[in-house]
Amino acid sequence: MANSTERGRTVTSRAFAVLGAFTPAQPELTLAQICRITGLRHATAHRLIRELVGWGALERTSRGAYVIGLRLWELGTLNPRGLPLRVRAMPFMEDLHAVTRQHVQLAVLDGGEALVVERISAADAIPVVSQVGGRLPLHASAVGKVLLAHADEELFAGVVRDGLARFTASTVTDEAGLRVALAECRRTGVAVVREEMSAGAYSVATPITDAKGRVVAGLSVVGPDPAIHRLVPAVVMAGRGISRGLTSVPGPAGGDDAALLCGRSSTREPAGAGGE
Amino acid sequence: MANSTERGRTVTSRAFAVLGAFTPAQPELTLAQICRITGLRHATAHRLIRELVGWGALERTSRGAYVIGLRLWELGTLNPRGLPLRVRAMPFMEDLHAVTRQHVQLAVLDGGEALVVERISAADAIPVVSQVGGRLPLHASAVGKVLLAHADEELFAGVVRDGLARFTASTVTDEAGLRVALAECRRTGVAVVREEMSAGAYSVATPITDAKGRVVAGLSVVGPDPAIHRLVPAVVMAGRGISRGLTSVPGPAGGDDAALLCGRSSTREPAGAGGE
DNA sequence: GCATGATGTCCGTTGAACGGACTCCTTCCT
DNA sequence: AGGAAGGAGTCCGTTCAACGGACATCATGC
Repeated sequence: MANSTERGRTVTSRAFAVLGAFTPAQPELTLAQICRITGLRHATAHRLIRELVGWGALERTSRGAYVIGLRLWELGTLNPRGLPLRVRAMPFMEDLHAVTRQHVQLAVLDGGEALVVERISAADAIPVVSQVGGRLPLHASAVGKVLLAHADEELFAGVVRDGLARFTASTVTDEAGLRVALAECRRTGVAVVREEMSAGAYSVATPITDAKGRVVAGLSVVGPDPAIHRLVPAVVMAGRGISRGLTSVPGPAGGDDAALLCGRSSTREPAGAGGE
Repeated sequence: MANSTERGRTVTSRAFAVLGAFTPAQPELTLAQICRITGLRHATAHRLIRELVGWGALERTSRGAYVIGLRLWELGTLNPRGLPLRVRAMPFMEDLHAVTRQHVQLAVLDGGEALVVERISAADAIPVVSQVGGRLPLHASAVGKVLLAHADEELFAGVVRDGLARFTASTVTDEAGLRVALAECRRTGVAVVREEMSAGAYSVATPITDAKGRVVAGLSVVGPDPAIHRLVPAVVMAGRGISRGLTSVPGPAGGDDAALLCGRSSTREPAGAGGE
């Protein structure tokens, strides 16, 4: 990805290349930076950007640089796996945070990674890499393991094919070891991860299911205490509470938005063989 | 239909017309619905949608309809007035919620309206119209009055020109009355609104300022008690706490500007000599 | 059965997008 | 101060990607 010499063929792909240039590490970009990242001519990028700004997908800062626009944020709140899930989960997450005083995270499966939808951080808790809107690897995080354990074999194969990156000495980087961990996760209902993402970080996660029993999200607690397993009951309690909230259908906007939570989780990988 | 402005001329405008068809009231649309709303030919809409789905801006539901994609939500979190502001405000909002047990809302100015960035709802509190990602009128809501009171005259003129819609018998619908209310808001530092949006709803709001003293957001409490003014001290306390948090931004290289919106401008080295 | 309407695909035409070239403007170096 | 370098913004002729009419397919309903 992020191939600067990539030739975008369609107009929309170019527009999205511009939007995709913005990352948590670089949330603010100048025209020249966007040109370098996307490989677009500056005349083309300039024209696209002007349209994006006009629509609200981008905003100009006082410096003359660009940031993602509020209109895009507003649209993003319409995703059923984002805000609606978050709203239902928040009370339980707050309870869990009050009890544990540790980081509490809610993540969903997206594109072969775990996307952090919500997070409550403890002021005195350990620093962790993830943040809301950020992504975690499926094989080395507790929420990731939970999501991967309940996904189809195709996703597992894709994760293995992409390589099990090593982050610490404890990271599980072999397929067999990962299979064991996922089986254990399915058996116990929780995933316990010890220093696989970063040293000194222990986490436990549990799945969130919708009305049909499908796993739609993962809930985790991350803290510095090696005895993290003591928090398993609290995490499971919170997870079951959230899941129960998803089975009932008391939506402020009516309709059965629980069904919306299904969302296809299949990988959008290019499928090297068949192809189109 | 009834949309004579359907003549999108550019490709991006058509793509955004598709995305803009999704609203909180209609977060899930079929191809045919999108065609009717946007006025696009179904062949055109179909091609655009396929690209949007491929990029993650849209997702297909199990029913074959479409919803806004998580990729768009992820991008939206990069907006400096969205997530970063929210993260800093949340602890104070939770405190305010704990003290008042009422709805607590955080909103920013966007396109002549107040956009609700975050909200904590009380389980037993009165129902209100707004929600996260939703919009409130500037002239009839407490957060709106706060934002409007500290905006330039041009915005005020625009709001008046668009018409001061009446929602209840108490709604201020004349320019003179609104000017008085805004002046009072500037003088006291808070806006108190009584049943102007909906009957039985009383609210008080206070401005949130950045490091340069500019008003960047509004914080409000909404409840059923006519004696809402008793909550003024608590709201002001929370607002000042949030504002203080925005001044202490660890800005790189002075951060004389744009510190209000962006946490960190980028990873460029300060005063870099020789370029990269 | 036929009618209706939605989704998905193909392909010839055309007009919108591309990008080279140009003009400011700011910044940095000598 | 003068000049070089690079970023931002604009113009316009060429061309290729987008448009949309037409067709195929699959549900649903009378």
